[in-house]
Parts: sequence; structure tokens; C-alpha cells
Amino acid sequence: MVTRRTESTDRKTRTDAERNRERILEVAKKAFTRSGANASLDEIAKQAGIGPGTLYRHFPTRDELIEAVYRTEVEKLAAAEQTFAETMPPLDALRAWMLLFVDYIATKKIIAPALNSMVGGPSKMFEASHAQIWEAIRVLVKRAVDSGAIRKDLDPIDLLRALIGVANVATSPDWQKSARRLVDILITGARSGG
Amino acid sequence: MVTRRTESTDRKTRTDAERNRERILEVAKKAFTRSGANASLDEIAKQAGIGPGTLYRHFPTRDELIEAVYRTEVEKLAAAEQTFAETMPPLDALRAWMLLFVDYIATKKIIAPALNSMVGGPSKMFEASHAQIWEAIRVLVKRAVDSGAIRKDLDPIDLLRALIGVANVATSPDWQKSARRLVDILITGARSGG
DNA sequence: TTGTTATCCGGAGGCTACCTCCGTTTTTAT
DNA sequence: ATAAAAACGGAGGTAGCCTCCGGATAACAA
Repeated sequence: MVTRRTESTDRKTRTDAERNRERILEVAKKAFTRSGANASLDEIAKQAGIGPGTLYRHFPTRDELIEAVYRTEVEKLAAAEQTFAETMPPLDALRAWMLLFVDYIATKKIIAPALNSMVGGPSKMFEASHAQIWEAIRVLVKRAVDSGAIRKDLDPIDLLRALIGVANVATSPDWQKSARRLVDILITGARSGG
Repeated sequence: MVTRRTESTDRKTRTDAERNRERILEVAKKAFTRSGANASLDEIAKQAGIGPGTLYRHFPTRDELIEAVYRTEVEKLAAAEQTFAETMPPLDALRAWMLLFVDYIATKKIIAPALNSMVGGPSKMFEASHAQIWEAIRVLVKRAVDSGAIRKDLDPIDLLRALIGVANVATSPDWQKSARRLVDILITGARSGG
């Protein structure tokens, strides 16, 4: 139950509001992909055919907009976890997901800026999305640990941190090979005693 | 030999120019440490007691300023490589340097912003500094490979990329433990067949 | 359909930061 | 002392950020 400040019943969100919201996300996704996290918000608003005020009402801060764009991508990543877990042996599933993670970040450049603007300021962004990613890798690691494939004291977040590193430097042409090697190293290191 | 466009002899750089340059670097270091890579350049100029024009003449772009601040820190890191290499066994030296790398980035927050503004745009920053860091870890890895401590096909840059990841997320309180675990994983993974 | 009201829109405008341009000042060298 | 090169500095054009509020519009009741 939520406290009501009047006796009037709640209304459903207006259709134009919802339509604008999605239009903003659509344009913002392209803008961030093209120009990075510093794309002009006024410009995004213009391209979406709305005023700046409308944009800022929907997404009061730049980070909130980035996070919203980011969220759909994150959900796809989280979904992949289930697929892998159901169709692969524990260690393979973990490795596959790690590779997908890196690939995803590098291909769509959406996430990288998001991760970057996370650093260097007390932004609450990422908290929600972080939970999903964390849960995905936590499940994969736990499954691998239970099967005895990797060491028990492995903290899933350590792997994530390493992966983010690759993502950040994934601008060079041969990043894919490098990423694969790194994942291999991490997997090997995580096996430890067997 | 450099081509001269006149017959006049070259002059040495003016003393006030050199003095201002160092004053800018001094102020910029504090500013970036405090406010991150987006600190106001006009503000930095003001605090250095100079006009904006002077700042931009010395450092035409923001990245060039960041890179200049960054360079001195990088040189210290590169110097540590020699110390470690002379006083430790190969594998220990490599591990120690990796830990120092992470620690350095997290403590002084100067480097993290630098790494971040590298992503998302064709900035030539980092190229010079990158060479030093790369050389440092290359030597350490080569030494470890020659001694048979780690696998021969290890690419040093892979390790760097992983470390940058830790650095980026080094804002959380327990990052040090995480960093140490991650370095251990990487070292273990790099050992492979022995 | 019409009226009422909560909700949302839009863009003008104040503010800040970026970066340049060029007249003035300072330093170097003769 | 004087000339020339080099550097300074800050006014100001431009652009992005974000807010504010009068007006428009969709949802709901009658």
C-alpha cells in the first residue's frame, strides 16, 4: 500500500509521455554509440523532436539516461546466462559468458561509456544494472565451484573487474584475440587445484 | 637535422613560459585528483594565476594536459620495474609490479581519469606513456618467461588490460583485497604448464 | 460529448565552460 | 638601448546544461 496525498485515484501515465520516453531512448542509443557518453543532450532532444525540458523530465541526469539505455543491453546479457547454464558444462558456460560479455561491450559501444562515467563521481547509476550482471556471473561461478571445476574462494566480482579492463581497451583492432587470451588466463587461474 | 625556415638562430624557451607550464601542471594535478577529468580548465588557469589563453597555448587540448600530468606518475611506475627486477625473482617481481600498478592508480586517482578519457575518442594521449608502461611489463614478463616461470605465449598487454579493469572499479572500499585476488588469479593463470 | 483536472510538453533564457583571437607585455639577443 | 621574437591574458563568440512556467493535451467523470 502506498500513501495517497489526495482522495483522487491514480491515473495511468499519459500515452504521449510514454511515446516520448521511448523516442528519447531510441535516439540516445544511437547518439551514445556514435559520440560516446558526452553526446549533447539538447541535441538528442532535438533529434527526438521534443524540447530539452521534456528530456530532462524523463531523465533528470545524464547518468539516468545512460543507465536506461544501458539497461536493455544488460538484460540481454543476463538472459544469456540462463541459456549457457542450461546447455553447457559449468566451466564452459562461464567461459562463454565471459567472452560474450567482452564481445558485447566492444561491439555495441554503449556499455563502455556507461562504465566510464561511473568512475570519478558518486553516481548511483549502474546499481540496478550491476545487480543483474552480478547475479548472472554469480550463478555461473557458483555452478562451476559446485562442480569442482574452479577454486572455491573465487569472488565473481574479481572476474568482472578484469573483464571491464578488456572492454575499456577494446578499441584496438586486435582486441578480440587479446580478450580471448585474457579470458583463458582468468579461467586457468581460477581453476587452481582442480 | 631539422629544417630551418629562416637564417635566424633558435632561441631558448623563455623562462616565464617554463615557469607557467610547471605552475599549470602543479594546479592541474590537484584539480584532476579532486574533481576528476572534467575539472574546469578555465578554473585551473585562474588558480595558476594565468589567462585561459596561456593554458591552451601550453596544452591545446584537455587530453594533452591530462597526459602531461599523467606522465610523471607513469615514469615512477616505469622506474619501479627496474628496482623489482634487480631485487626479486622473476615471478615475484612481476606480481609485485602488478600490485603496485593497481595500488598506484587507485591511490592517486590521476591515472584513472586519464584512462577513461582515452576511451570513446581518437585521442593520441597515452601513446607516449603507454610505451613506458608497456616496456616495463614487457621486461618483467620476458624475464619470467625466460626463467620458465610462466607460459611462453603470454602477451604482456593482456595483463595490463586486466589490471586497468581493477583500477577502474577501485572506488569500492574493499578494492585492495579484490585487486590482490585478481592478481593472484592472473599469475596463476599465466603459469599454466609451468 | 463536454467539462474538469492532473499530467505533460516545449522552448526561451540564465548560467557555465570551452576555446580563440589579437593587442599588449615580457624576454632574449644584438 | 633597441629590435624582434615569444609569450601573456582576458574579452568574447559559441555551445551545452538545466530550469521554469505558460500553454497544450490526455485521462477521467458526468
